[in-house]
Amino acid sequence: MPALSIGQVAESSGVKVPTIRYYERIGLLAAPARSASNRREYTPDAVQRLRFIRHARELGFDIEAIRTLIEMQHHPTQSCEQADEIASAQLAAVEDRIERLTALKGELERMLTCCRHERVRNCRVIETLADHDKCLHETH
Amino acid sequence: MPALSIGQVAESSGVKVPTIRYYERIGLLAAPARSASNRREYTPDAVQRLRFIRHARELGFDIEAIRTLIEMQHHPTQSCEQADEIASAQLAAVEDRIERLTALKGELERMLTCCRHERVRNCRVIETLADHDKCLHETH
DNA sequence: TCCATATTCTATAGTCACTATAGATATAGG
DNA sequence: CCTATATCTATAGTGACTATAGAATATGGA
Repeated sequence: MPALSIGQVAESSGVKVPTIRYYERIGLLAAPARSASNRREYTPDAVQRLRFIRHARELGFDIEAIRTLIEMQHHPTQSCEQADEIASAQLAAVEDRIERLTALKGELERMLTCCRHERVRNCRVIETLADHDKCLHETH
Repeated sequence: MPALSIGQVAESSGVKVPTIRYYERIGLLAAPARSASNRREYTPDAVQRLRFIRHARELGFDIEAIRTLIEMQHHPTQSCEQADEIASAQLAAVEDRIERLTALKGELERMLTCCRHERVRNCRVIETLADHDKCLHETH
């Protein structure tokens, strides 16, 4: 069973080579064995680990949260309450961002429909930015 | 008419003191006059400028876009086509982010409703992260 | 007037999660 | 054997700030 090179692991996990080295440096991914010429030699479970990390990153979890989730994976009989909390916090953060972005979207749309594409002097985009009171933007 | 201190400008613009100095350093805000003891002495228009920047930042415009918008403000007779383009690009980016965040929200919700708050061994949150195929997540 | 507190100044480093670069070495394919 | 590719390390850069350290100045009360 031949060991996997960092390039192969990158290929099958979808995580870029420099990012894999970065994860190793910050202790998110265990350092693998090395070949005689000092190259990293991975076992297939590194691919699983990296997929886990990648998926969590795509979902917007930060590195510290992922570190905790990985730590939990190593203790399968513990309560998963903490994983639940992390995911719930993430969901709340995502909902908050959606709400704020939706408000921004509205404001940008109003800006754009009011600008009659003339001169900067009369440009609603510039005007709205210059005077917050002119817009209906209501975030907190 | 007394000049405004950086603290007063920060107070009335809503931009923090270190951030104002940062904007000056990167050339987004003109360096004001200095007092005999080397303190910044602002005129009231600095407050307007900073409000413009703050509002644009709240709308998610990046510094380079803001730089262009400010540059345009200095040429009021030019066409505002570029401002329009910048705002349109921003709108598109915001719409894209909303779409992706909405997908993530769905996935997080599914994760959470499936987890029966038991042991890590059976935790859907951990499971879903470990195996992308188990989720219906469809971004790009 | 003195003193304590608050404000300001500069320069530098830290944040997050990478990404890019430079320069050296090693391997694989033709 | 030669060349192109892959790997290695260390370091610096990204964006938009934020934090820190250490010095100088200003403000307000006893």
